[in-house]
Amino acid sequence: MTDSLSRVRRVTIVDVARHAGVSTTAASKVVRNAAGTSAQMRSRVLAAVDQLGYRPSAAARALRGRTYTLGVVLPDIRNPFFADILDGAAEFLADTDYQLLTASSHDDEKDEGRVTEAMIDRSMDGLLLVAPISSRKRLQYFARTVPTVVVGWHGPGADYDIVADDDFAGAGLVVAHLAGLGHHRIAHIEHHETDPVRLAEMPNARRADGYRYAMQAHGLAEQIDIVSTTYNREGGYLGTRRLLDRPASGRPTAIFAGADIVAMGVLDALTEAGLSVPGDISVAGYDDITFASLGPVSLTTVDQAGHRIGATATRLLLDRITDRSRPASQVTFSPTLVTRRSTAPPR
Amino acid sequence: MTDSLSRVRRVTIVDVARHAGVSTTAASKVVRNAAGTSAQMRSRVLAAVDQLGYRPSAAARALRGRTYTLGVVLPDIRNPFFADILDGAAEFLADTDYQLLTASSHDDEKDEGRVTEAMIDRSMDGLLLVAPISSRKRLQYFARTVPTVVVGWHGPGADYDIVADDDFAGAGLVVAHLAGLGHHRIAHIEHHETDPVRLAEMPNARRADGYRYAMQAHGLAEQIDIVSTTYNREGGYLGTRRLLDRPASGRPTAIFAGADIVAMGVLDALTEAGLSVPGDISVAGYDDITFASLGPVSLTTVDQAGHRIGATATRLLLDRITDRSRPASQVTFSPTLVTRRSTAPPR
DNA sequence: ATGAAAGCGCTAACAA
DNA sequence: TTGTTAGCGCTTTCAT
Repeated sequence: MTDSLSRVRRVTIVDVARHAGVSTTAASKVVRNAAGTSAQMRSRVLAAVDQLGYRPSAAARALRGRTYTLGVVLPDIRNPFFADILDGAAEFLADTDYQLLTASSHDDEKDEGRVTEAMIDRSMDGLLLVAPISSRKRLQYFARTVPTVVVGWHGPGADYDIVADDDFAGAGLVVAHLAGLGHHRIAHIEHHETDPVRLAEMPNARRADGYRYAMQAHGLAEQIDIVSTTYNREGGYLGTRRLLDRPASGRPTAIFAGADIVAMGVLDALTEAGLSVPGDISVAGYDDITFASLGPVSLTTVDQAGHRIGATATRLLLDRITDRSRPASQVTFSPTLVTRRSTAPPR
Repeated sequence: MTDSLSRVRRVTIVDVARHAGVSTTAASKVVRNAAGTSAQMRSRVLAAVDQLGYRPSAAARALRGRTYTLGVVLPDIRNPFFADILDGAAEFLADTDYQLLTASSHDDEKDEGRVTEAMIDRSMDGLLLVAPISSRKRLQYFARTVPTVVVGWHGPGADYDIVADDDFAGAGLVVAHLAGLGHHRIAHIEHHETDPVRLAEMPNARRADGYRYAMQAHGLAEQIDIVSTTYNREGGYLGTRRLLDRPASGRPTAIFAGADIVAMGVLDALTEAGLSVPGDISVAGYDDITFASLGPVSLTTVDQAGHRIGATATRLLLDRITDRSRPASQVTFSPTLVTRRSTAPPR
């Protein structure tokens, strides 16, 4: 009796071998495109695979070889910049047997560790860690356990490749643009971070440094004005509230948020205060997330080329899976400025 | 010699058993919280687990039991509504051993099939299919292969549970709101779909039906005005262009987009045309994605309670994993209207 | 309550 | 080129 709920036993490589009249080894070789198979055997096995609808069990493979699965750990599914990275990675893998599986750390260091461990437990062939907040030591450990590429992070790394954007230069582009428009009082909203080691590793710190350097280069050293909050929408809102609470003469004429998601909070606060952009105040962000281009937003920002970052990181990861002892490389992309309507000369 | 790249052999349950001086069977039982273990044995095994840093291999488990992994297939990482669903699911699983792994189908039926198969190959204990576009037959097949819950889809299903929003009612809320403000010419932008079976299953079709019904109920049958495009930002843009190309007398005073992501495109087109919202035209969406609340956007929309949907779907999935023959249930949530500044009485 | 042994599906080492 | 065999780490009978 075979009712609608009866489980169908999965077709295994033994079934394929029997159906094709060859050994399981032979079938395995053909399936994996390994060397040492005759054309005749190939065609017979492939026919059996097709007829029986055979699909290899990743779990069984994991116990012996690879799983053809790459794990991506993201801090936050909601930040559309990360979606660009994922797209680039997925596109690069389109014609391979590899499958991308993603998990979110919800911007939490503990969760990030948990999730990464979970991926290792699940025999991922490689890991893509996007903007991680784990300590360098922890990253080292991950990288020694499984091939790893770190994306959007600036620490040195011997065991993993790094792909990142030149955040220092990107911040400079924004300051140059605003200064060129005639702004002097340009405030910067950055992520508050006290740990000195981490400070040098996170992209936000690089952006803040780039801002400082560029302000000096433009003769605006006196005007350097940094508000430290958190790198999310609420942080942008609160930071802006703080700026607006000052007497009018101390308010900036332009705000450079360290990330578009932060700029969203800036816009929330400005809208609430009844201020117009760019009429009353100019706003710039960083990342060029999808919503930056939205008609009513039209945010001037920095394009990090997330797509290219994702594709490059994936290429490096596959290389590293092939040859684990390959020396680690660090790829840095140059960002470009995207000028939109949220910035204009000051009143 | 142990250089920095030497692979450390993973601790196995055999190591744990030996270290604790018990059988592997016993160790396994303790690790799994299975019945039939003395308190003394428990403590010894758990101590060994702790000291050795043992973590079970999901791959090895998969060959015998479960993997404690749930797969989520989403059409599009970029739609923040899906992030709400993920959050709800992740929160529900927070104190369990289960891990959520996500993959995107990029709004493509072929990819959706590929990705879902890939998850089955990887021995997921259960599948959460969000707003799938695969045929019902295909979904049935998936559900018979692995415990499955379908989210945001309206077809009947014998083998899988369904959790969805009452899209028909939600659309009614929007029409009632706009009609209450005094609008008569209310246009609706929907997803173009010709397949009659699929038409009844997709949420967008329910919303279009709800729109039609509500327009009639408000005595506006003559004003029913539907533009068919695609359910993404570009679709919203193109649909709005079509509406704006009409002579002024034929233009709507309000546009109800079938999804917030579509409303984004509507706003793009209106901004480009130099029209103000809600001054010249009111706009409403559906989903209440994060960016709908953004200051410069402030979109009136329908809250689908993605968080609750995700949590409920996950609960049902765990139930189904425990008891596969449990009859399928269908849960429908009532949406609520979120009124913001993008809607106002017509001129 | 505890343990011995078989076996999940696959691949790699080895033999023919 | 092809096949035989062992074993990856775990859970599950089935004895004891």
